[in-house]
Amino acid sequence: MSAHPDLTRNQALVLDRLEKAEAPLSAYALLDQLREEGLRAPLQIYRALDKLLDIGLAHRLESLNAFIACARPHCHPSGLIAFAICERCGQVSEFSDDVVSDRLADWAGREGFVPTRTIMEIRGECRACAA
Amino acid sequence: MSAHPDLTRNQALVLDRLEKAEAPLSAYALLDQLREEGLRAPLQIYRALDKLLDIGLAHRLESLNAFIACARPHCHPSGLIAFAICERCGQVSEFSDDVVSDRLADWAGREGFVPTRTIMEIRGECRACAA
DNA sequence: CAGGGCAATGTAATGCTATAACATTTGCAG
DNA sequence: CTGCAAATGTTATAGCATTACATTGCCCTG
Repeated sequence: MSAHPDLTRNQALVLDRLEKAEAPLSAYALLDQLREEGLRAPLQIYRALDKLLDIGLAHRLESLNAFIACARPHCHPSGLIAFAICERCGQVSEFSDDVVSDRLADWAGREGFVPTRTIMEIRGECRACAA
Repeated sequence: MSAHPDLTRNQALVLDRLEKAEAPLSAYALLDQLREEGLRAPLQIYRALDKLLDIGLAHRLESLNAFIACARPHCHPSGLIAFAICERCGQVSEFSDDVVSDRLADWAGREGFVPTRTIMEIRGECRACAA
């Protein structure tokens, strides 16, 4: 089902759907897709998602209340990830930028703010859709 | 009630509560506070919030599903605003950084992505709470 | 001053997102 | 085998947001 053998059945089912999706999926959209697999309750989805987020195989898009599979599940040491979300086609691009991370870290340092998690989401239109 | 004479009653009530709050307020928290002023339905709050967001007097924190008054309502030409959210005391600091904006604009330019709105939220602990 | 147009308002109902609480099962290390 | 930790299953509930429709107030124009 997926190249991640440590996952439980529910986790693998959820990840599989996220990987096959062309746009972010909400927890309830996942649930609808997975009813035929026997899943019945939102909590089953949320628990699987929590785990996938923990281990970096999925991301949550805060401005969409939706989830995607990590674009590069094998090299996810990086700190800050930014998401560019096309509001027309739903496609999401992941990228990171050390200059941005450094700049934010500098600001935090000066303020004495201790960051635990940074959200960065750019909404707009991708090249194809903007054309 | 507030130094923004163009606002309607509902808008002014909502802004007033946001300005007096020490932490972000959800739409329903606002509604609870404003029942004594005669407001009864979530939509009354959401409509006022929409307007306040439009004209830049309030901000929405996506990762919290909550709202704050703009920290500097008089100089809000700036592009990108970042929020540092203390998860312990709820305090939110607003700041912006041209280097970060430029960097994101560069990335967008290279990708052909046309941004309409950028969300940037840093969760963590403020200086006082981290001590 | 009448009437048209527009933004804001009021109200009810509904839909989507997320978690609490509790019982049970599974997998694995000792 | 036993006992613990993690995952699961289920029901109910809490929290966030919007749709639809009727009404009101106000400004502008004729």
